[in-house]
Amino acid sequence: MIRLGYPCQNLVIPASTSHTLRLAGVSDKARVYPIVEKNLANLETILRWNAQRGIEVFRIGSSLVPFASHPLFPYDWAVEHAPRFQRLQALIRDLGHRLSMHPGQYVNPASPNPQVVEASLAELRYSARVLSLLDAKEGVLILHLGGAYGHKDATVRRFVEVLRGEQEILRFLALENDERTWTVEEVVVPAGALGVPVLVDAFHHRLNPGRLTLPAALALALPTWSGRPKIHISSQAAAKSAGAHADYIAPEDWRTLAEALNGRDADVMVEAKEKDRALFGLRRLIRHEEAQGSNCPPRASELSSGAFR
DNA sequence: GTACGTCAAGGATAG
DNA sequence: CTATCCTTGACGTAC
Repeated sequence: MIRLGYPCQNLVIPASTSHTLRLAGVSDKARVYPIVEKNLANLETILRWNAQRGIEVFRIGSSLVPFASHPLFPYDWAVEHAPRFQRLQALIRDLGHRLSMHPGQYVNPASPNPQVVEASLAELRYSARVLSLLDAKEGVLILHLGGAYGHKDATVRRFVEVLRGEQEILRFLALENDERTWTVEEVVVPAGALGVPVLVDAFHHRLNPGRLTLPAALALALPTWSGRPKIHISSQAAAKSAGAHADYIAPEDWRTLAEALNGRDADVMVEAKEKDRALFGLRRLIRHEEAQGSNCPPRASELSSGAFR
């Protein structure tokens, strides 16, 4: 079965989990606290909305607790928002949702700059802490390898060295290929050393395949997941630089991935600018092709159980 | 009330 | 060396 998810924002209902503030104001708890409460309340709203529509996979935006990893953050957010997190934890358990977080390009554990390493670890610990507090089953903390610093072997060694022993991070961590520096084949190395799974981004792979076809990349990556594998899909925005995300998923990109998956289970994150609306678009496409009987027909067992949803 | 300039952070690359 | 791109909304000041 394929489950679809979407990242960070719901564009249909007015519930944002990304309210933030300027760094200049962060030491004022009276300002920060209500923003975090609002984000957490909106997360609950979004998850309930998702559940009503059969969406069980969602990525939480990094500014759920804005500046949580910054030294100036004024209080122990994990303790002081514990009631909210407990509510969410119960809800997520009841709904059976799978949640993820995906820190941005500033997180570079292999950086030669110790301050960047420390800030990166702080951000990763924060993200893992959120997933822990939500008791996220099969939660995933997705990370790119980051900069190559001109010497990939040494960079991979530093990356592994820095993260080895970070138990809470490693509990959720998955490593993702990117569109210009690290291929799936290269990501497999540190992932194996750390004992974490490899997340294939099909769009990044198309732009930066290295020596592997998509089926070969999946053959390497899917077995690294003990449960359901996660995969990212997106399409090229027309008339923009290579790698820019399109509003929706192009049918051809879905077909390529579906063919490569060849009936295997996966949770597919729809990385499109139109977020949840793009998810519904892809869902319609899948149902349409399912009804038509494509060149990659679903198995009979999947059809009977409402496989694609 | 709206418009729009600006915002923590890194790295790669084009110019 | 500098600007720009990834992506990115949302804040907050100026009007």
